[in-house]
Amino acid sequence: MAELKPGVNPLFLREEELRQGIELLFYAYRDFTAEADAMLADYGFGRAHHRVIYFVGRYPSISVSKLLAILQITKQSLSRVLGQLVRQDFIDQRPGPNDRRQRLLTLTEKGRALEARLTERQRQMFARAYREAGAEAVEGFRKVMRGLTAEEDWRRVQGASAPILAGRRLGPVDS
Amino acid sequence: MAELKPGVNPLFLREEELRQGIELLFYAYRDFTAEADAMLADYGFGRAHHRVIYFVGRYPSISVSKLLAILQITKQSLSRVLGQLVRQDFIDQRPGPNDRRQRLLTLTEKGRALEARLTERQRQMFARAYREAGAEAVEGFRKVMRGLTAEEDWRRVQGASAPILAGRRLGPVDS
DNA sequence: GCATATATGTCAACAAAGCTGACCTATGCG
DNA sequence: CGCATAGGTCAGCTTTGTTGACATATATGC
Repeated sequence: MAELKPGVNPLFLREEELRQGIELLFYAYRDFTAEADAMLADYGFGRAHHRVIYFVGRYPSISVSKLLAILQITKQSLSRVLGQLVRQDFIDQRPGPNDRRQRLLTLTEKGRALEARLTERQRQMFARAYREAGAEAVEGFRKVMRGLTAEEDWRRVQGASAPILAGRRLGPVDS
Repeated sequence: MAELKPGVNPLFLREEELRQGIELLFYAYRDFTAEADAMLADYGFGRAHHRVIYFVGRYPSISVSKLLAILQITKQSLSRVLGQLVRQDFIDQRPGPNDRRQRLLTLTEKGRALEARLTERQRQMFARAYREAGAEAVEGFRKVMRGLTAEEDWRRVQGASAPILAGRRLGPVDS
């Protein structure tokens, strides 16, 4: 008789827990991008432009191929948005000092201003979430996110060091 | 002299920490969706179809307007993919028992099979990340994600109870 | 019972951002 | 010299979002 109403089914809980993770990722990403999208529309830009601006800001003097490796889109797709950003003077291109085939990308003053505006709100969202959750929860968040992220990407995130604030990068962009 | 090399700049760390959060969300979402996208291509479906299948599976007998509230797209956008799924017998429509204007949506057997295939890999990804991170980290992850998620969506995630496994929902779908 | 609101569907046109395939230039390197 | 690599470009297609206009069936309040 006692078997008829077992307290908790661990398999059931597990399934539920995993589904909640999936959904939280969906909702968080959906809301996280929505506000910046609205700002971008004022410039005639879209989410793709934001990603380019963000990562060029993050890794000044990044090469096109490294940017492609981060975004994981084709160069034709990148070309469309990158071309607009360069022509409208948000991003500056210059030949690589060692390998002159490269076109190293850096934000212009105008680009940095837009990047700051766009990312500010997203930083605020994380700042609030981190503050409300507490330092220990943030550590847990990072641990879980690490498991969800390809090792290569995790290393890149770890290796980078706020170039926009510091004025220069401290670690290699690598792979 | 000691002031020239201060150990750690708390503002700098904070900026870096927040940027890492932003990037982890980007990378995780990018990789999380990539595999299911590839499977969907076999059916001639895209990510939008997956989202519909997922949430109809999650909330059997969901109304069209509630699905729209979750996805936050226009009914014209939903109509395109939902129509395909209904015509190809992945989703079943039936009038609401109380309000006959409604078209309540439920997965067919075929739909459940596809949903299981698609979501299985994503569950595995979370299962691995949770296992590697540990129970405490998972709690932290959920706390941070809660801060990134609109209150309404958080409540919906909390309220739901694995209908696919249990065969029926235990909580209201509500708003 | 009539008027209005709501749930849903549909047509048309458009835009953003991916994709493939083909081809080109400039430069590096053995 | 010859091949590989970094990058760009043209053309065409797909998915998935948008707006706007309009149609139908049903619910609901007075």
